[in-house]
Amino acid sequence: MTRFWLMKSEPEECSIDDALAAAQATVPWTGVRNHQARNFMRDAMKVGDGVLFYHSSCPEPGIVGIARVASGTRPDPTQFDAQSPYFDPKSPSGAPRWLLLDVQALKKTRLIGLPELRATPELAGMVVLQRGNRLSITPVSEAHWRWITEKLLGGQVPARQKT
DNA sequence: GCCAACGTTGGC
DNA sequence: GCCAACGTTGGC
Repeated sequence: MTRFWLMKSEPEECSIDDALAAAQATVPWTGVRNHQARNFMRDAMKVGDGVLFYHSSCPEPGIVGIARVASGTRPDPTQFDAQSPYFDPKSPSGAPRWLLLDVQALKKTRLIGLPELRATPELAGMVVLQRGNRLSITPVSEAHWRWITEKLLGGQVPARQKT
């Protein structure tokens, strides 16, 4: 069963353009340091799942593109890199605490900003819109996925690409 | 820069 | 195990 997700990225770190410019448009999703988000990656996200690519902590936060989950999880190397802002000295090298997976950008879309998301009755209940939400990865219902991809792409989700 | 929300830490 | 203090996220 295909599932759907929203993944936040700070565009100064990895924007939708950066992701599309990467080799095979695939980027390792480094820096998840929240157990719930990590558990989504580890336990629920599967290759091929749909991803709404979201820009956060920027002038115009919102959905900016469509992507897909492109790999299973593996240890996030930045947790062991003392030079990285994501360094976690408490993570034992023998039992890495933090994981990442690869995300493949499929298409840049027009921005659907937070105000538009909030103003859209069909999208009421999206986890990312909930008060106080800080999770960087949130599940998206099939109905919300359909509505958004229909709006952005006329329902033509880009075909799965080879990795 | 502010601050609400919320997760984590650490003393007890 | 409780909970106050503290740090981080992320919109504004």
